[in-house]
Amino acid sequence: MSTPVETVAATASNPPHAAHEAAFAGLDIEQLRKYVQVTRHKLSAGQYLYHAGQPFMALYFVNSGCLKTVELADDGRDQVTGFRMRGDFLGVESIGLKHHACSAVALESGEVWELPYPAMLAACRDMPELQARLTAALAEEIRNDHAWMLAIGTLNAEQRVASFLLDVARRYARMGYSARHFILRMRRTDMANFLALKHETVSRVMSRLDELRLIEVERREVRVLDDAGLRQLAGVRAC
Amino acid sequence: MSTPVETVAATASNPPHAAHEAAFAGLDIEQLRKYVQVTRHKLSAGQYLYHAGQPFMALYFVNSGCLKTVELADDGRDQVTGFRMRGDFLGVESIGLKHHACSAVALESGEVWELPYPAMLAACRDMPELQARLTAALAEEIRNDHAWMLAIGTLNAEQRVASFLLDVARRYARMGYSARHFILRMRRTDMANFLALKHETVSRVMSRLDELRLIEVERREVRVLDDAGLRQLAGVRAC
DNA sequence: CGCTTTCCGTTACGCACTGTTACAAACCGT
DNA sequence: ACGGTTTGTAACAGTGCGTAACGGAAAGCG
Repeated sequence: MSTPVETVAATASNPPHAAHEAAFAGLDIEQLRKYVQVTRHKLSAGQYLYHAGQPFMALYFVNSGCLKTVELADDGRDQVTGFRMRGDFLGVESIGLKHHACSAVALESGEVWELPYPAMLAACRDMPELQARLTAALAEEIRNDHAWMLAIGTLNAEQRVASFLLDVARRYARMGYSARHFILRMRRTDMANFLALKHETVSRVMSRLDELRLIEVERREVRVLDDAGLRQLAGVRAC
Repeated sequence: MSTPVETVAATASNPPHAAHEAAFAGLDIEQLRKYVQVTRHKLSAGQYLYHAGQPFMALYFVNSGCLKTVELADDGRDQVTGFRMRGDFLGVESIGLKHHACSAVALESGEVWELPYPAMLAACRDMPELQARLTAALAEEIRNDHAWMLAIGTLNAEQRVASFLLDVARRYARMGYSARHFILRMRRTDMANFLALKHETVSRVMSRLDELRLIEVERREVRVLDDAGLRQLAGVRAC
């Protein structure tokens, strides 16, 4: 598996797959438009797409940029539950609820497509493949969460960070970017929170992975030097 | 909020809600039978309902008993991702896959209903409320996982155990059992694994909660002495 | 544009909490 | 009654946390 064109994802404003806009995660976006009023939203870094507690009205589809979803407790504790990029759905976790269960925040400028949920439900009746795609997205989200539960429950700090970097690399590769050289879109604090660590620990570990010559780090810029070594450390056999 | 009939769930073979069998999680089970061939399966403690890697053929609905779902890595690491009881779905995490993503193991004797997935899909076309119920189950699973992440990521051992006990109590209450006095269905090891702790730590913490007179523990039997205190410790404002 | 302020990432150090190891007791099924 | 499993307790060790301090980048402001 080699990526045909490997460009460093340095700017969010220049996605390599802009020509794919007509393909909506394997669905015919034009057909979908007959049922669903799709609204585009430009987002800038730090901007909330939706807040926890706000009425749940629509799902969102990430066209470009990167967002984090944050679960928050009533006593102030918060937990980053995931990072969403081009091709990911947002808001599925709130299906069946009146109000959003978590918040979604843009980490950089980007664009999302708003898909009003009632219209989506209606469209599902006439487009069985949309129904299947939505259900699959939900199930995949569950599997993703379980994979991270496994990681957080069984791996130490180094292994968690290594796994995270490999996951980011894999996702960039899938989008056509380089899996060897990329820019992290989130702060150390967000990474740490997601991995159930402290940001100092993440910093320490990243520096250590650099010392070990598995990666090269300079702030948010990461270069993978020893992919196999990184996988071995992460406790992964294959990918 | 007081539960009308509070019985200690001492035996799995005598569920208090046996009369509810016709109500399928809010759906008409008789109508469902027109579309789906429902097969009953008796399970005994330790028995696998399905193994990770086995072909995914059906969803399951827990009628009685308690099961755990276990995610396992190819290198032997494993993670308990949840405990399912009466009224819960099993197998939803494998929707969209050819093979099961995790294993399901009975913790005690009980009964589950097998719902062949292809038939369920077909039934969804004619029963919108079934579709809604299934989607809601998926979304709820995601929210459950996120709640777990929040707990593991932000709480210490004592708070995690307290939260777990409160969650168990809440679920028993919903089923009509006592929330003040119950029998845990899982071993310390399973609890610990689920909470990303070691079983010795769980033991220590349970003993400490007993010392603090928040609960009374004797092996798997738990009596909640100070519900408010337990909630305060867990860092929960309300429930 | 240059200045200030704030935010972010890194590193050091001591320590608390949890993991580790070991062993004993209680429990369970046969 | 017996052997294996599960649970409880204790002593010790180590990972990751808390605090703090610093440098540099980014952002805000005049």
